[in-house]
Amino acid sequence: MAARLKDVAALAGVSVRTVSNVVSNTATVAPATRARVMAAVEELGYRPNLAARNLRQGRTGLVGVAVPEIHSPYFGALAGHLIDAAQQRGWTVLLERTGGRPELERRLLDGSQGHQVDGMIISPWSTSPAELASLAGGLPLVVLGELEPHGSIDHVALDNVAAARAAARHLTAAGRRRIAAVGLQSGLGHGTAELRAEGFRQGLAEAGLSPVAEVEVTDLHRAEGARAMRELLATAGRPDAVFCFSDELALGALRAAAEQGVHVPRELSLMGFDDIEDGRFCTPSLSTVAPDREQIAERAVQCLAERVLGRLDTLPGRRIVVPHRLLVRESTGGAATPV
Amino acid sequence: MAARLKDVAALAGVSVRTVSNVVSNTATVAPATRARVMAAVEELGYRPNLAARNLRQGRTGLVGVAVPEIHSPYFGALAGHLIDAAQQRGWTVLLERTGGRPELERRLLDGSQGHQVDGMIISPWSTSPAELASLAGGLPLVVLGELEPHGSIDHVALDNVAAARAAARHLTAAGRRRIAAVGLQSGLGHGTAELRAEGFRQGLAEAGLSPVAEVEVTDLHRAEGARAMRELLATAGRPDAVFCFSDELALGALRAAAEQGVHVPRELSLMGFDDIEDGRFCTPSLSTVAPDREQIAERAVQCLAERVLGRLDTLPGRRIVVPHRLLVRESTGGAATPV
DNA sequence: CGCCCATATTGCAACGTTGCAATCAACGTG
DNA sequence: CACGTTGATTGCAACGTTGCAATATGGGCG
Repeated sequence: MAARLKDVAALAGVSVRTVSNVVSNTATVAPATRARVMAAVEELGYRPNLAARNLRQGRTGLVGVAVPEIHSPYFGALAGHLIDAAQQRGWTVLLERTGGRPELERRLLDGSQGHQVDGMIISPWSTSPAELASLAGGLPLVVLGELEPHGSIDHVALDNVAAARAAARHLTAAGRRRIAAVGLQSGLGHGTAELRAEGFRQGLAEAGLSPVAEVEVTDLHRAEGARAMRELLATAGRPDAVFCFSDELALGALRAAAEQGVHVPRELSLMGFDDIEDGRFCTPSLSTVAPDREQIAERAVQCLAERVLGRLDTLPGRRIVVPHRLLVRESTGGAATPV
Repeated sequence: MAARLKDVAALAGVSVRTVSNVVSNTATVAPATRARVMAAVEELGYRPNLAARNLRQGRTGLVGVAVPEIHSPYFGALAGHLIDAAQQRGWTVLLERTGGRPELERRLLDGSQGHQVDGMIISPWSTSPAELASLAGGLPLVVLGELEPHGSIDHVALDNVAAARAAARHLTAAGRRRIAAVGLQSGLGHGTAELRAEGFRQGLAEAGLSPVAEVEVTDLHRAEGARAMRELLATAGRPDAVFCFSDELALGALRAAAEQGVHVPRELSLMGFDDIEDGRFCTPSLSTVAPDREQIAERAVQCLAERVLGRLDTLPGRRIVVPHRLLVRESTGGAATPV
């Protein structure tokens, strides 16, 4: 059915090896020969058999990207950028969802789940860096969203503490005094929430304030944000500003506020985190912290490439900090941005 | 480095072939032998080399899923379901984005882009069914979102005409008379928009009405919806209801309406299409047509499985219609649904 | 006790590719 | 004119797995 090197060789009147040299550019081939081979390739519609090539070379050309979920706006956008960055380097991305479940994260890393990959980019939820390192074995690994490097694993992340501090500062600078946070997650090895909480508290402390409430959530989705906001609005000492650790939480909170007739931003200032597209188009538009997703993706793939190609097993894990921006929109009293 | 069948065989004191029989369940193996082999597998941490297996069997275990974009809420959610459905059948999904670009759709299908796959599920944007068939060659193919089967390609889609008709009926039944549509796309082989427009017109006609406007868009994103709505609100004969062909368009339209101080649903009734999560949490919540995404994914993978495993090259293309539901929410005067 | 059958295990070859090293032709140089 | 050198091409083997067919083992039956 499908043409093989052998078939092309027969048609072009050269050896199999020469055809291989032409299609993979591995040796000098006389122009005339190359032309003849190319013509045969064209005529037969030859495509290299990747299974065979991979078997021979020991590399698959696949890189795994494991995120908690792909249908969430944040991870969906990030995954898109990762795919772009990988494609530029000739890799194909195998997108995996962990759903935040520890056993899935583990199975992906130890290779018992899914296909063989040359390396992996993971945004862990419930697995600690130390555990990641041991599970991955020799597999080149880049971790997103954690700050403590461990072993020979590279980390790419924001400075979550500074970012949350900036958000808190923005709220205090606008004169808010009764400020709450939504998005803490207890009992999770996942450090992001704690880092944001830490930065949040620092930012308030600078203005001589402390949080009026810190609401824990079980996930970062809208429904949890709505629940948290209802909880906050039901308490006696209602907050005048709320910082949600994700835009999705904030959108849920916004909805709950609207249901209770609480005007945002007049009565309540609201901030998110992530800069997802919905936040630009909802009413009021959502102030947020915007990570440079494109750069996260680019740097992550770059790190992975260096490890896969350079065999840097011994190089200690690097920590790469990607910049973020504070976006002030209507939900904290900013101007309507043209959409 | 990695353990091979040979290593396991040596450790267990059996032949390579027997180990293969154990790990792939291909022949009867004595319980005692099986146990010994399993122990050796465990001890060495053996994992089958998929490249070798694929080379030998001629199948890759990969199935391609090509969607215009993965970071859009609709396709993101659909992709998630497709991954689930494929995983249940032991397949790994290779997610590809076409970005709606014809040349990318083509390259994916003719195999010159990306990895080798056993089959492909594609949600085409700019390539016609006939073209798809010829490009795919012998590659088993399932097409999402088109209704005209062609060649030996299966199609899985909604009844877009009926769905749009139901949406239009809902608006006329609520007493709206000046109804516009947003989301037509001229010059695109893509049939979905035309089908929805057709259903929309039918629904209005049943009430003796015709559209007051039909606004074309260049894509289905929020920004285009906002632009279209501004355009509609600027005209003399302002509509009292708007049907957007996607929820994203509707969310942009909602934003634009809010900016212009037009109250939804009092002054303007608004409907979307797709049932993305944002529509449940925005204010007002968005009435929409909800395709059964899970079933779309399940049926698509099922069709593909039958073709890949059964070699049904000759079976003519099937047309599978998946049900949809009309969800009435606040944007057309429905009650606030608890979130 | 010998034969046959079912069950369990094995050896060989092949899937399509590329690394390695050898071969071959042609050319410029001493 | 012989020689070394470069450039072009080639044959062989191997990557790790499984299909095929053959062989060993044990048990039931005549």
